Amino acid sequence: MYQSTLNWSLAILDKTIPDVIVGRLPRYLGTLEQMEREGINKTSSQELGERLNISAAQIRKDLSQFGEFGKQGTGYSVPFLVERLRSILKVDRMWEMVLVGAGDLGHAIARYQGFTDCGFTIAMIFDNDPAKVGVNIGGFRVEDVANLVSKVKSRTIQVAMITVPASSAQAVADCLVQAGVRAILNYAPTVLNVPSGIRVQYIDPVIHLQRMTYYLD
Amino acid sequence: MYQSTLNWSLAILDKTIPDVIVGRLPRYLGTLEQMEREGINKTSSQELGERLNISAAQIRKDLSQFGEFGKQGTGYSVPFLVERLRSILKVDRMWEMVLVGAGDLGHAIARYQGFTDCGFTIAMIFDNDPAKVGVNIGGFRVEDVANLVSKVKSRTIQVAMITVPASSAQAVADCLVQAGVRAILNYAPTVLNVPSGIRVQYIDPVIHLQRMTYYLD
DNA sequence: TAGATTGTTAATCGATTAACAATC
DNA sequence: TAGATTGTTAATCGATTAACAATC
Repeated sequence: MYQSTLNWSLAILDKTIPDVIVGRLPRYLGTLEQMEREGINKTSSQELGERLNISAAQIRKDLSQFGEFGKQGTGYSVPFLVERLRSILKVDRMWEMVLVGAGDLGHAIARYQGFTDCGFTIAMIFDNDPAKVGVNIGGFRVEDVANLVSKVKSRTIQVAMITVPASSAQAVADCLVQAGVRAILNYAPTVLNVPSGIRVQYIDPVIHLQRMTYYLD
Repeated sequence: MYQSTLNWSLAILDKTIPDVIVGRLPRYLGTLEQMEREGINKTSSQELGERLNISAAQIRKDLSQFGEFGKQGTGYSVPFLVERLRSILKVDRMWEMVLVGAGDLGHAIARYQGFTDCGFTIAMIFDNDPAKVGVNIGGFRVEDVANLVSKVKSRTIQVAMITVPASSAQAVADCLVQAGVRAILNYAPTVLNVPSGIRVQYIDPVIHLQRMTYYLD
């Protein structure tokens, strides 16, 4: 009896946020960080919405899912909202990432400086090409993918990026899951099958381009 | 009177397809092309849905916006559906693209082999760094961004990719619009302001990563 | 205080799913 | 024919917008 009451109240408190809202939070955070760099200390749902092409009502509704972050009449404190969003998105810490695939794209990502300030850092790079294993990229020695499972497991890394050809992406994903990875950013143009509970996001320029040519003539 | 009747019937025939549907079409096409490579000639909304993690009803509904492509009892012809989707998405032709930004990411994209079979080809590469102008990347001589507007205009290129730092992305976008570009794939982590009628798609790994860490702990 | 802007409710809008007659 | 699967309609579900009392 007590148990079920407890569960019920927890269920209320711990309400599930729709994925479409979660998907907008990183965009809010990015724009607010930009405002911070510009020295802006206060903002409103209106102003934020204009920067993002999102309605003010939607921004207020989204943010209100997580607490009352604003003040009537004055709006939101930019640094406070940045701090809250970082905490909500769990990027108030540093996530170590594995990068699998040391081709051109893997190189570019390994050398990209934009991850650190956003809560991410590359910890290991793997490839299956003997010619690449041992090579230094962005300060890391490329490791043999054959050792991926044990090495990733031993460092309890939860986030991975896949930049291998489509034909080997599923096999790589299987290894990553086996190694305990729970979030995968897949640059290979193929759908990955993963157990439920493992998050996958896709980056495929062709998908974006084809979505635009529909409107051209 | 006749005019308004004509406009009305055109409006009916030329119904606007929701953007969320257009966004799924490239994914359908990619999976069907994969099936074609696997030698599969016939498929069903059910089978396609399983590959994409999309409901069969949704796939049938989406496709039916554009015509009756299937047969009761037997499903869809894979090559026929591929042909139809290529035509709908206008990738039954080749789109020339401008690439602006010859850094690591620009290099990787310029050397990527995956565009050609999907209806795209890089035609020109620009950068503002004197050290990069003149260099050969993927068979192209990097051009000075100062000449972008005239050169792009003269070749009537409509599609562009931006791989410059966030701080110069808006200025580049302005030039591209001035040069007649109508679709921009922006890899810089910043929102672009463009006139209505110009399409923009964004690729930002940090957005995707932060959207996943929300679910981790 | 007067003006501005929040958080929230109710209304609207749009997208997804279920179901099934049509038919291959 | 019997089984399978479409295209489409109606029902459901969910997301966005409008509006406003509360209040800084």
